[in-house]
Amino acid sequence: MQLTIGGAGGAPPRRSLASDARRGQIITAAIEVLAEHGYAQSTFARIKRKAGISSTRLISYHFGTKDELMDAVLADAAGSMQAAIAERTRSEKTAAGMLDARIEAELEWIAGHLSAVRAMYEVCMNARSEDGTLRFGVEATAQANVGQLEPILRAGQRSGEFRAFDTVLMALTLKAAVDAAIARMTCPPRLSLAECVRELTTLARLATRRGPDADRDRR
Amino acid sequence: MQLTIGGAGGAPPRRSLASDARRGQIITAAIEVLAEHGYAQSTFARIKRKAGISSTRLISYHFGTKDELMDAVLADAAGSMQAAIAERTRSEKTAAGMLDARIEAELEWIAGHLSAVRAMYEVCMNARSEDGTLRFGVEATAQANVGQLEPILRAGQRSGEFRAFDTVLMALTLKAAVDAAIARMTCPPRLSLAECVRELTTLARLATRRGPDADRDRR
Amino acid sequence: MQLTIGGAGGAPPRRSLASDARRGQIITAAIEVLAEHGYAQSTFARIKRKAGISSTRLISYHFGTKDELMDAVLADAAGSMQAAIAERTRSEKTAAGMLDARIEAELEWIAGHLSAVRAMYEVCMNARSEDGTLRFGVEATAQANVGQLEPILRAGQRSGEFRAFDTVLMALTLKAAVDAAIARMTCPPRLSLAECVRELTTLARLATRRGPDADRDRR
Amino acid sequence: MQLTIGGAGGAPPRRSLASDARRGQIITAAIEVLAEHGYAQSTFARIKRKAGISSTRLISYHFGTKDELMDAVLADAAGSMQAAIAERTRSEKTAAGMLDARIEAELEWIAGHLSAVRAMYEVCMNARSEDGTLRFGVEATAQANVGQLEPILRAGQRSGEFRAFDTVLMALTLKAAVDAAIARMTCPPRLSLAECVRELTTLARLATRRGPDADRDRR
DNA sequence: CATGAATGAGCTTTCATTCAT
DNA sequence: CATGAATGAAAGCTCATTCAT
Repeated sequence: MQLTIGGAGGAPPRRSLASDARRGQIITAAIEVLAEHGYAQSTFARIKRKAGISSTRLISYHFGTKDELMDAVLADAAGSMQAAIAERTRSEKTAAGMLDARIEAELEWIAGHLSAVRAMYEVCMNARSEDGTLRFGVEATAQANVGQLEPILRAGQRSGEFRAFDTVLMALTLKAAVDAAIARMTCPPRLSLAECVRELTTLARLATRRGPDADRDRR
Repeated sequence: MQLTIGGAGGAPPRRSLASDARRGQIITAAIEVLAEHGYAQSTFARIKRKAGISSTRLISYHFGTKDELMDAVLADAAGSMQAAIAERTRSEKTAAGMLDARIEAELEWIAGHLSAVRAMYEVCMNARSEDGTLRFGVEATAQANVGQLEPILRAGQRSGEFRAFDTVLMALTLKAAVDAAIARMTCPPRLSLAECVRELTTLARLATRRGPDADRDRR
Repeated sequence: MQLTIGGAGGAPPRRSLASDARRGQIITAAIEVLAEHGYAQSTFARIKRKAGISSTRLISYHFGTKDELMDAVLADAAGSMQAAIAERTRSEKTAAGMLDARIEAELEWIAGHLSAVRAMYEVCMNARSEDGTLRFGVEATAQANVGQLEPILRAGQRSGEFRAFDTVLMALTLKAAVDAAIARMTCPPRLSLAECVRELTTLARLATRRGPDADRDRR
Repeated sequence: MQLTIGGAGGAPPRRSLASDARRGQIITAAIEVLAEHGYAQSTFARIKRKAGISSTRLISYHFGTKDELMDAVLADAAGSMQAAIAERTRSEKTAAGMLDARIEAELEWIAGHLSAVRAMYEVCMNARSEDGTLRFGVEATAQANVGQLEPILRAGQRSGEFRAFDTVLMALTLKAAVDAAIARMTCPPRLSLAECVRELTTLARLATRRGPDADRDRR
């Protein structure tokens, strides 16, 4: 789900403070509505109500079109998540350490931003261009995820920390596992964040580390 | 994604042959439209066009409401997948064997029914009841998946084949891993079905089997 | 303004009687609204009111889009006018006779269908495709007009009835003169239809006939 | 199309230089947009873009309402045309001479200001007051045209230069003929300006002059 | 002289659905 | 089994305009 959107940045798009505040207010409302009602039902009318503003016109005034609003939602959420993860993984030196830190940081962020996660999800799975193709489709999302995780896995293989495996598939799998943990933390009987972190880091360790078992297994 | 819908069956709802043919034709068209255009854009008009019929009235005639059509689509696809998996895992006796067989069978079915997979996905993630709640939401889906996989995992733990882990989370993770493999098989550079099967069964083995590594790790 | 639309026809687009009646009712209302309020203000809401129907939805049901409605209006009016003119000019043998008959027939039709004339006008001058170009622009309209009148003029030149002149420009001019006569018949102090016919046929005769004056003039 | 608007002038409405420059810039842009996209699509947004200014607010600031902007466009274009014609016809003494000079001058101005012609056209045919009536409708336009041309025609009849005809209809016809020549000069195969002038002055001469043909014709 | 923020009204279009045969 | 006609609701979007500085 991670997108590189909003990552770097040239000149910040000069906007006034008041405008930014309004935009933030609307984005927040949009995220909640997306999480609650899904993409198709995330109408301007509903977002207006949730944001406590008087007219849907205010939304289109600040964002132009619905697509642009959704882009802004996505950029906002993805940027926030990326920042959190980057901050946590910066100090790690080994591939194994970075992998563990990523899993932990991402799980934590997810646990603390369930609505945003759901919203990003809705946008990615539903926003389409005129020609009908997904604007942030599986390919783009897969590439974004792989682009972040796979270099770490490859480095680990090079350094001898990790066994031989398909790095792309492993990246996809680990990302999917983290996402799946959401359900484990939210649907009763719930597992705590800490427990999920321990389970998943253990799983990642077993799946990636070089060891007698793995070696024998893969010949 | 597996749903118990359409699994068992009481008395078959007496329908004529011609009617069944029409229903099948429409369901097939609906699946393709869902896969191509997503839930929100899967309108009666589009399905009509894809099915090559003359009026949307024919759809509502055979299925009543749109929800019922989507239910039928889901039941059809889920039933087909369940049947394929059940047939393959029947002969396995050990938990490890069943797990491997499941992974292989599911990957194979998925690879051969990409549109149906996508369609099920769209329906589950988007179909909502009047009150706005997902009709086949994460909870239901999670339960369905867990309901099939978790007993096997628990049995493996009881029999000593598997190490100690949270069976629910592991079930979710393995299911997610299989789903993630779709991208690996479809987005270039592609991995073959056989390679994916090998990678994932290896991964599952490492993640689940009792071993010196795992033991030390978990105390 | 004459358009070849609706002229000939292959298989008539099979439509029910009730549907045709409704379409006619709506087209009539649309013509009146166009004549009264102009293209931009010819909204579905206004047409609905004029037609005495309950919902704008009925319009889009029968015509699909607004463009298609306007096309239908144009085809209807243009077809009617063409038929009237054709019926009148059929019996004429000489170019001069055909020209006079045309002018008289067109003036008569115009005088009896002022709203339709105005409506055709509005559609031709305002209906645009997505790219912004006029759907029935000056070129198309000019060609349509020229296409009907110019062959007659050329024939008259060949037969020696008419003097030498640019047939295209003459066709445009005569058409424009007829259109301009509308104002003469409707804005006080009004001229009667018969007087207009006499004035214009005289004018056309003077402008086209070979004569000592013209000959000397053009050397 | 000629309008008396902007013709005379009392005290010039004291405006600053900068303001006048801005107004001119906006009027020019509006003319181009009108010519390209038509009245209905001549929105403030489009004019803003064409003028290269930053906000539509600037337009309403300088012109108040859209109607006033359109009035200004019309006055500007019509004034320019009138000036050109007046300057050319001033030296003529006979009715016939004035008529020929008018035709030539108007054709020349038109050929050199196609966008402005189109823009005037759009405004006249589309600008409406609140009650729905055309602000510069056929009546007004007809009167304006007639008001300029008809006195000349009448003078010619009085002086014996011209035959007997309805002066109002003749004025309308000659104006319409000049307008129709636009298409002849712009739509291929094109006629040159000089050729159009010759054709139309010849036509006007034949149509208006007293002569054996005409006399016999009208008894 | 110029700009930013906000707004209400109105538009066409699309949707699933129901009432008739 | 199938079809035609009709419909209410709601959506996103664009428009000119006004209230503030």
